[in-house]
Amino acid sequence: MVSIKDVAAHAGVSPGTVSNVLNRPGKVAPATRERVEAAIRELGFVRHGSASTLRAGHSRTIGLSVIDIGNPFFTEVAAGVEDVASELGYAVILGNSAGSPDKEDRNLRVLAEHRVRGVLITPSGEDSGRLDRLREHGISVVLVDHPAHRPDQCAVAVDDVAGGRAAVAHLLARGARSVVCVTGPLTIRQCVERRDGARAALRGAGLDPAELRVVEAATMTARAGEKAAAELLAGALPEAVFCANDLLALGVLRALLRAGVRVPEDVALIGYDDIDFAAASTVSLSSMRQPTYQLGRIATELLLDECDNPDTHAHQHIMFQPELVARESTQ
Amino acid sequence: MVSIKDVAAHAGVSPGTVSNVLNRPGKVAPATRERVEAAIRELGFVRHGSASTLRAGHSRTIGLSVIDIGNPFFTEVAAGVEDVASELGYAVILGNSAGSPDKEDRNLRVLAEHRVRGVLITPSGEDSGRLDRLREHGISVVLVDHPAHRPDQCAVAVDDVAGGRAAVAHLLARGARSVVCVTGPLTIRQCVERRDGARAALRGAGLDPAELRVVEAATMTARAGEKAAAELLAGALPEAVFCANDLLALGVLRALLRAGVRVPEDVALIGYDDIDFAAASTVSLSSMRQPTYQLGRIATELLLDECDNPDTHAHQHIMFQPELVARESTQ
DNA sequence: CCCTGCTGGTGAAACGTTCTACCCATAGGG
DNA sequence: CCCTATGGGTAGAACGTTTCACCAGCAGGG
Repeated sequence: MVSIKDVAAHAGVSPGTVSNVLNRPGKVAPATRERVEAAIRELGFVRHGSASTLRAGHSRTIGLSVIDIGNPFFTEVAAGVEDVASELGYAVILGNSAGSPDKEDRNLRVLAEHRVRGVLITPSGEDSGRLDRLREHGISVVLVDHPAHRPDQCAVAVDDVAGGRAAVAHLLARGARSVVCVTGPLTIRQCVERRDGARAALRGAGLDPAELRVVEAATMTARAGEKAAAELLAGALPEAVFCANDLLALGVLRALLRAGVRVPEDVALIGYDDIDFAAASTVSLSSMRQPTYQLGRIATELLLDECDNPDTHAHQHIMFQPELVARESTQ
Repeated sequence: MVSIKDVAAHAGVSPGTVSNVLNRPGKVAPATRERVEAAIRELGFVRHGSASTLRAGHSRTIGLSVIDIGNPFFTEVAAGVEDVASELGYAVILGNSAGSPDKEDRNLRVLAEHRVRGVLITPSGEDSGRLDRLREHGISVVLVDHPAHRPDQCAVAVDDVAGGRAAVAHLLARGARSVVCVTGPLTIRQCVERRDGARAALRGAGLDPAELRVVEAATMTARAGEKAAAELLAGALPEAVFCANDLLALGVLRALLRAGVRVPEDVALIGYDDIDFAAASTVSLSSMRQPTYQLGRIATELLLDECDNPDTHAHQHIMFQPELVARESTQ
């Protein structure tokens, strides 16, 4: 394994100079720089990141912790994160919490051990304690798709209450009177707020929000959506269904169609996130669009700005508004 | 920032003992272990991964480099990887090459600098030189969804020629005589082999393989599929279309339906990968199913076995067979 | 009572960088 | 001609672990 010392010896300079060539090439005379660079190439030297992290006290790595990497919503967020990070020379360590606080904890511990520069996280619960602990260890945290826990922190979110309200308002405007909300675990903030938005829409239409039937699925996947639909099919069908995300909605859709229920004639259906596949499904799916890729990009830009310019950095709380996309499933 | 020394002082032992508590708890007397663990909790100590990597010479981290993290095929592979890795206490650094060899190179360099224990990669090209260079640096490499470059290397793959052959044989058995193959970049091995399989199927049916019209899309996404379909719609329509993956197929499907072409009555359509959304699309999509999650799991198990038991490890070349899933799009 | 072996523990030397203090020319200002 | 500044370089001390050699005590065998 070739180290900076070998390079130094080979180029006839001191290790310090090699380090300068690597980190501050301007500070070293062109001729010597040439020689060092040649030595690096000839010896196939590659810098030992851990050594440099150890000495420098910080690494060029950030962590990304999401709830479900199988959900296209999060992959698109991750794509935005990755693009910005790699533009600025940062590596990304990905953690998938799969909705389990335990797993999230383990992932955060790994990130802390790696002394990542910062962490982007869509928290799966409301416990901000461990995030505060990260900050105490000098690791910046930016919340993604989640409002800020505290003022001295950046966060990029989308207004989920407004989204839920708009979705259900759309169903009501279409004439539906009985609405079911198929949600994911109510430990997830997004689910709670979208449901609350749905209730607000009922209230807005002069209906009793308590009338909203809520079916809570164990996960936010298509399979869980199918199960939830089975529960609906067991009783009297509602006129409309609002799902907390598109995966659930696609599962509900599949189960309804298989049972001979027509969408939207018998039951109208709307999802949330507007993932690519929503437009391509059997009956194309109405949904609430979010600036997903931008969410990832902007969060990463904020995080890296906070890391690289700690003095000039101003914390920001950004809140996007979702947008209704009406398709066949609510025609 | 609290270090192992602070813990040692607080517990009244030497740093070496703390290290033993961390890494070989059996070697230290229960009473002292208790004391050290208490100190760790009280001080909120978290081990500095870089320091331990530096000293130990290797880290508990692996790299995963995929071609397109936006493709559900790769997310499912990643899920398999992540599950095994986290079971065994490894972290995963994710790299998305987005089909660009440059980006792949940059990602591999980052992984090399991090001194990852090993790398799982679905190579985007056929150049194995940089992978060999990784091995020279003591980083094990396991190929995912790609046959081995060399005997002293593990690889987990799926028989793409057989898959292409089965897919097109299915189209032919259904009565189609003119078949178009919509493929991704022919720099990607999977695309080449699936096309070759398609040709083999034509040969097998007594047709001229040169008759297979091949449309090469720039990327393997739904959008690229739509573009490719536009090209098809400009001329005489074939009786059947075979797409190199489901994203392309979903794009082709969308464009055909929008143009008023009936699927499968006018044109039969089959994709590849059998991602979840294939079954849920407008016209449910026939596809070739692969053991995607298993691909990730097994590759990771092989890699970590190679890392943790280098002496007993036996290199394996695993080749799965894909399975035809016939749905509406080829009824 | 000496020797041997075991258990539980210590001290200090690495690992490969980065960074600070320092050095030596040479150049220019007064 | 001295004094200071500057550019380009060096030496060596960190950074926080792990590991290896070593040691102290103690038990048991001869």
